[in-house]
Amino acid sequence: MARPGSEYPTELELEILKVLWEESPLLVREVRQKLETGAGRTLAHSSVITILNIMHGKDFLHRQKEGKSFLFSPKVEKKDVTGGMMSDLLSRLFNGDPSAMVMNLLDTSDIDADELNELRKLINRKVKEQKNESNL
Amino acid sequence: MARPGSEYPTELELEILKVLWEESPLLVREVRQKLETGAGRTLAHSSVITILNIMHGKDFLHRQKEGKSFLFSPKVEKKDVTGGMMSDLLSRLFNGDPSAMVMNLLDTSDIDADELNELRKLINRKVKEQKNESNL
DNA sequence: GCAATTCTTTTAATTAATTAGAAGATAGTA
DNA sequence: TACTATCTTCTAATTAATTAAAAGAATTGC
Repeated sequence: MARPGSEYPTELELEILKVLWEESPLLVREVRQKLETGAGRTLAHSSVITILNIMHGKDFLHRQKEGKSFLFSPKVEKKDVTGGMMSDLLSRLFNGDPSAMVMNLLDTSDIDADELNELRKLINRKVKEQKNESNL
Repeated sequence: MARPGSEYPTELELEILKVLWEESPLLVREVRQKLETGAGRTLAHSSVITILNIMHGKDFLHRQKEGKSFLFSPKVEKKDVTGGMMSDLLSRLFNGDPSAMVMNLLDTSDIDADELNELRKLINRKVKEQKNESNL
């Protein structure tokens, strides 16, 4: 046995998913262009194809022929990938305790007053939701 | 060029750091034991040594001779590693917007009423802190 | 039709991560 | 001293991730 291979996208794969979540389907050439201008990542055309095909093999992407070239589009949704990666880190760093993770963010990040108010509202809403759920 | 090598601990390295944050310094044999009972990860003795030495090379661990064996202890603090990995995911998934990350957690996780209240208190405290800072 | 352009496939090289056997060193014990 | 137990170091194998050149296939413009 050796490297297991994560169920989540790697660094570069995530970069590519971000490109395709923003706009898709795209040709290889277009993905390459966007990686360069957007993420400052200059890759050879063949490198981009290789990654895209690997991602297709992992079922991260759809692939459809368009003339002689391929069009790629995401097969996984942003919220699912985000959720998966978040819960992965949640379990690995905070033992699966989400409020511990939130506290860490509040403690270590700069969040301005407006945003704090937004969060407070969200929390209030959550509390209400929970009360409703228990009164069914 | 190829794999860059993350500045943050890998999956297994983090597991080992967790063991050593809980109790250190430890002998290889003890780390191995704790990986097995704690994380359900059974590794050969030599495998554990290899990883520990790699981590020592990455400056994640201290190493001191004790008789014929080595004692290992963390050189990096839990809060720094946690902070680093959090800000890494923060930038990669939420474009560096911490409140977006908090919102995601609130939306997708089960947090009970007591914990929500704790978070509300923390937010109130944060708001006050910010007011004080601006009134210097 | 032929050349140029543009794609994909094939091949492969490098580095990181994970795992572990085999060999070598050292210390204790009978 | 010789045997044994216990450590480390050396070596190495496997898989994932990243990157890209070279070779092949197809389409288009003269």
